[in-house]
Amino acid sequence: MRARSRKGAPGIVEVAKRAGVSPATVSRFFNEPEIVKGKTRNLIEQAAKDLGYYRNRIAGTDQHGFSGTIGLIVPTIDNAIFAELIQAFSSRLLHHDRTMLIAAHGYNPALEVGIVKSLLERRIDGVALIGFEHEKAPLEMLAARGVPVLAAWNYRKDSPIPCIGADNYQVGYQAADHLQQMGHQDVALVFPPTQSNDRAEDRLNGVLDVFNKDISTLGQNRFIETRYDIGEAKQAIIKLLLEDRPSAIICGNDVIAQGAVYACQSLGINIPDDVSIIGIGDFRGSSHMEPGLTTVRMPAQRIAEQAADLLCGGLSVTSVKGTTRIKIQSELVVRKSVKDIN
Amino acid sequence: MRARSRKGAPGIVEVAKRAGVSPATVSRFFNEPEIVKGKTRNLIEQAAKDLGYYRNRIAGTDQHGFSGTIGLIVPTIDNAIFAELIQAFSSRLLHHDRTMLIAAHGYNPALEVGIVKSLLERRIDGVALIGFEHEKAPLEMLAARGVPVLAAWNYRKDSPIPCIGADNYQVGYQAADHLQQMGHQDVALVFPPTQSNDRAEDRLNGVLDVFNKDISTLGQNRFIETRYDIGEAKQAIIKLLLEDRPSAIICGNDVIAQGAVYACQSLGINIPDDVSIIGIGDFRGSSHMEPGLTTVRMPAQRIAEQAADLLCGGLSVTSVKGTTRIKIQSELVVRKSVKDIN
DNA sequence: ATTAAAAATGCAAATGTTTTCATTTATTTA
DNA sequence: TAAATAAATGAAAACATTTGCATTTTTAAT
Repeated sequence: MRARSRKGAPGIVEVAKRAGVSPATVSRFFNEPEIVKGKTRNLIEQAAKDLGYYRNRIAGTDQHGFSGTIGLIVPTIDNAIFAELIQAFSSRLLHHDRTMLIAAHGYNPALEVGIVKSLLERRIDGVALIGFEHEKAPLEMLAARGVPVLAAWNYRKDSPIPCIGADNYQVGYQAADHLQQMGHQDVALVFPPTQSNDRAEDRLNGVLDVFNKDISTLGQNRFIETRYDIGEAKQAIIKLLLEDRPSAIICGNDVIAQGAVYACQSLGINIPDDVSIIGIGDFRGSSHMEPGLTTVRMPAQRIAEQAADLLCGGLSVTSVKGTTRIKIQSELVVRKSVKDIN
Repeated sequence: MRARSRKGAPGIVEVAKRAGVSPATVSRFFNEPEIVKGKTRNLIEQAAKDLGYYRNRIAGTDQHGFSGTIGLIVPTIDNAIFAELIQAFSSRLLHHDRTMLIAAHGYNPALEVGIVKSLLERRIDGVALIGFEHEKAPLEMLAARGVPVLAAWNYRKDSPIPCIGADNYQVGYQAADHLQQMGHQDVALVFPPTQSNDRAEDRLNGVLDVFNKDISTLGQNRFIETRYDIGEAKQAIIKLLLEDRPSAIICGNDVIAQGAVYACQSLGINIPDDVSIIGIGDFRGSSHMEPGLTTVRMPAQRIAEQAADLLCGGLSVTSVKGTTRIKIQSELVVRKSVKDIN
């Protein structure tokens, strides 16, 4: 049995005793200060300070049903993709006086149910997850408990659950459209597997629509699948470049684009003179690369902050109709990695 | 007042009733299954499943004093530096059936006290933080509550609190030593401010000792301060390269090194022929850069996992003597960014 | 100054567990 | 097979809060 060290810590009743008021009043002081009289307020404040009292936010949770904790489930933390989102979400939550419980499933949907269970056991007040493709089980568990769920990062007008994010179809469209404007016809697509990645899927569709192509009509070397991993992308793109160099490469996100840039550098191929590259995301660092990466900016911070606000503001429980859906505008940022060949 | 949606969720007593046993037994079933008889075990398991019961892990927290939650406080999430650590820590915690409460203070120590308070209010069982330099207040708050604290990432044999990490002095030494072995005498140091960054401070000292230099004897262009930011580092290093190019650059960590690489590329300076670069950290991506970055590997994953194990295993309460201190070995990984000029 | 209304506070019940101690049931030993 | 021991379970108290309702105090209205 473990040491039970923080026993004997002063509680609300000790504070009450010292302040000469009832515990109920102390409780009210911390939850709705404006409802207790100025004078008693001071008394309690002083007593709390004297005793070194910290609120116990998890004690009465059962009673009122809120723990002040919000969950965030992401595919991965260890990757530039969601870093900005996580950071912003966490710090915004702090403003709302909530804390964040975070977990990553490493693109393995099967892990998600375990994570959700663990969060539910901690009585989270709400949870944000990435995208729409999830196993049925965790979603049902959440729904059964009436825990508000919010899909962050992607937007679809007919999303099955409330969502906030960029319209990834449009994001893909923007990127491809730019390439087309610049006169590129022979472009290679490098994307991650889209089975359980709706963001990538939507982007891909946007891209395909610009070029009016179907995935099956794309040649072997014009559609390449690789995970969001710099090394893997680099290898795949080296191979592409060696076999059949396109005029431009459009990457599923900026980490793939980074791999593409490294691939070119390792082969001595000049960007953008020999080949143009466009990314998606505008991650930290993309602007400083050489050459500066042309990409479509996903406003991670805005998404994260609004997501936090929504979840803290007691997002209404999901119902098929009347679901909250917020679209955040993405933005093409042109730097130096795409050449105008008109 | 918010909807109190998850009211009426089945509790331990409903499960008990349905299984025809007492609540106490159900409680035992979940906490020490081996102590309840096989037959009743099945009964309870079935009842729980039927009712869709989830444990309520925060209910009795006050009573036994453990919440099953561990805190992690990092300077920043949105940066390659700690991404691997966070990920590994979180997933290891999951194995221990704990969850992680994480917060970032953005290198602003003043924020740390607010964060610690918030964690304390949630009755965390322990907390990991980065490095040794912290304000007195949060450390005292933690100590007063008897919450185990662990400094991860850096190791010092005389650390004020329990620690686990690489010996950053040695890390710096390794990097500089390699440069020296390769015949570099004229090297520039590019480091972040070391005031409240013990990791950087220790590395810097290791480097200085190799070259037997004092910081004051280093010329204006042989010691440069820049934050851990690719863009800022890139700018600073471009300036350096233009004014007075050294034979090699040793960077405070890999993000600075990345900035250095980009700086060279933007100037058309060849690595390693014109200038050698060595980083510290071996972050995700460092191996795939062009040229592959020579660096000193910090085993983030090992550190994180052991940290999690320690904290879950009920790290003994801090006492000045007999404090746990674990050193994780770093490792020089030589790739292509340093030239042998012997 | 009285009365009426509003604001502030207290009392006690309720929350969902865990835990101690007592009791019952099962197992081992002689 | 009886007694002794060990294992499994139950009853009820405890935990630190919040909250509905009742009561007291303050303020406003006449």
